[in-house]
Amino acid sequence: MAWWLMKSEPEVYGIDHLAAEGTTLWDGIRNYQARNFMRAMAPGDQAFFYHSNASPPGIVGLMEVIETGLVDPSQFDPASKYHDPRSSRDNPRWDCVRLAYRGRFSRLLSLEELRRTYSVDELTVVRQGNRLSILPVAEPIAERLLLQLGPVQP
DNA sequence: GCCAACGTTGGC
DNA sequence: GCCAACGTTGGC
Repeated sequence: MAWWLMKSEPEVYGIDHLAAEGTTLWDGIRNYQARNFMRAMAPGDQAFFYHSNASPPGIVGLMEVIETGLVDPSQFDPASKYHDPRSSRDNPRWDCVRLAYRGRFSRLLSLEELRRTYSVDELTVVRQGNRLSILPVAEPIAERLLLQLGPVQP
């Protein structure tokens, strides 16, 4: 089982949305490196939900990967901001995964605190200017994060 | 609003 | 293939 960190803006899609929906399609990823990380996911993997462009930004909850290798439907939708005219049904460029809500942590673990606790090598989200919205988290780091955060509340 | 990081595009 | 211009993300 692998661990990940996935960013979303709470104004656009935050932990409250996921808590209400139960599961969600993590679509709209238009960065090849992030896409490739999704391709490396397997059902059962766990992902930290990170609120980006928030005040303060940081980890707020936990998710589980429940389905992988799905074609991202938004690439075919001309009305979507994620529409990609270079994609066709025969040759889709982007895919996505389905995630399930695991719960919120009792506190927010802010980027500022992450920076005080982890080096850039341990957790790349702390690197200045990091724009990748999906990042792998090494197992020992995931365990330390869980110790800092405590149990999730459903 | 500014800026750093960095991916993408297009001219050559 | 190189590189400048441009666009996007996201922290502050």
